[in-house]
Amino acid sequence: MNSDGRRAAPPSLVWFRLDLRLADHPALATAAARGPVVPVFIWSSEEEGAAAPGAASRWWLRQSLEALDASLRQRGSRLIIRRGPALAALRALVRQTGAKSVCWSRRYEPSLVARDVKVAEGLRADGLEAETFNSALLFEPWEVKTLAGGPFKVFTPFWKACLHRPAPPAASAAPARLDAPGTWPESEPLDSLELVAKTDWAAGFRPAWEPGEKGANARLAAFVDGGAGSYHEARDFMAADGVSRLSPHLHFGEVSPRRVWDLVARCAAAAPGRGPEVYLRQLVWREFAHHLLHHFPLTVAEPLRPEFSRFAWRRDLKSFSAWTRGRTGFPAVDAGMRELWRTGWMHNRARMIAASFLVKDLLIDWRDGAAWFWDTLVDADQACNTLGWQWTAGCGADAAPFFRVFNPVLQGRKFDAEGVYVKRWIAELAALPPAVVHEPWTADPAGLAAAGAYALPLVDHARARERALDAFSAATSKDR
DNA sequence: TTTTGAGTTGTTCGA
DNA sequence: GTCGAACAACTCAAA
Repeated sequence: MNSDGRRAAPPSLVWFRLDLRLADHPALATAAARGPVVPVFIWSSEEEGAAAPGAASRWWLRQSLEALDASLRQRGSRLIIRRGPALAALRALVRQTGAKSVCWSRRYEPSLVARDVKVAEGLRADGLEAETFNSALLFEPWEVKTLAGGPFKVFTPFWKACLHRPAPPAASAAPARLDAPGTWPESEPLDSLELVAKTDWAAGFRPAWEPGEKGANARLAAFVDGGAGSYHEARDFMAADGVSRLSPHLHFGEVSPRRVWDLVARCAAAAPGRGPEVYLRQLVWREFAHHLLHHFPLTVAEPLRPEFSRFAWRRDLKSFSAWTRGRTGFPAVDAGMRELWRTGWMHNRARMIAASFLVKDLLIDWRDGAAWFWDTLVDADQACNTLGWQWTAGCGADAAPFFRVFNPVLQGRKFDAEGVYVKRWIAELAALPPAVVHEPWTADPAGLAAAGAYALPLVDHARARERALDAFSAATSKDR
């Protein structure tokens, strides 16, 4: 109730989640059109289960919430922060503000879908309106269907089906201003959520990233102006600036996929070439990951292909630990893992090399790799992480042919010919010539001495490859 | 129902 | 050095 006694529209709560932006935000736009808005973020990692953010994601979240609050304040509003459980927090806010409706963007992680259904039911039982919107995807995961009406398990037909769907609505602008409620409810201080580790592990993140909507738009603009046209050629070279680096911004919803699609497609229309289209396919891979997660929610923890559930993964804590620290002795693997640790992100080519090494060369369970990525990637996303690791392990959709085992030396030579990338992240290799930088154990004595602090290879790749081929053919053969 | 062509990202070997 | 074929058999999606 407003203190001045005027008959004002009751406020609406807008529950912010992975949609930390103001532009192209249907839940916010809907609420803002009705009257006063109370934007709220609820920290509730206990009830989010496997979808609760890892350490790197929490660092990002901390920065992004701060940025969201700042841009809300520019529009006469602010971000209210509360602790979960979500339903209790929303009910308390409803009591304190007199809100009559709650709007939010849908999330798709299996552990959250069930929770969110209960939240909506609870609010409606209280006589409130609870409205949910799609702000994270181009298409809802259940909208894209095969002719038989089922889910896709292969990317290319999924891509074609997406292209034949009606285009999603164009991205909309941020509301120019937001009406404030009569009085603001209390907010927890952002610092009290303790999202950032006490030790400054993330020192290397700051120069690499600008979390928040402004940073997302800057990154998108830079990509559209610079890299999109040559994306198809440059994206595989790990030392180059050839990829968009939009993944964390997309994960946290700081920019909408529709806006990314619009701008890249416009760029394709203005200067036709393979680059933009190849990038748009990547954007649809993100959709495909959510499609699979929706239809096969158990794949978070179980292989999509059931024959893999009996696979005898090796338990090898020492090797796993060496992998996490970037000390496997294979520079193409270790550079990626060190880039991850320092910046919270890894080039996609390096992700494939590092993941293949863990799963194929070390025969360590893909779920252990996924858990490490979950904790250390700023773009950690349950749908994409699950798809990526199952793809690498060959147990998911679009399974890799059994013989596709990445050779870390060849991959290094091919996609980092001069060794610029490995030297950037592995100081011990600085003095080695390109000819041996991806296999330092073959360097001459002087080179070996220079690289002395670097690790020896954990495995002989040729032998490890044979071992992997045997193990995978044993697991997938029908007759047993 | 059956058939057919295809399936993100690789490696190796031999010509 | 470059190039094409071979590397299992299977599953998916559509005709």
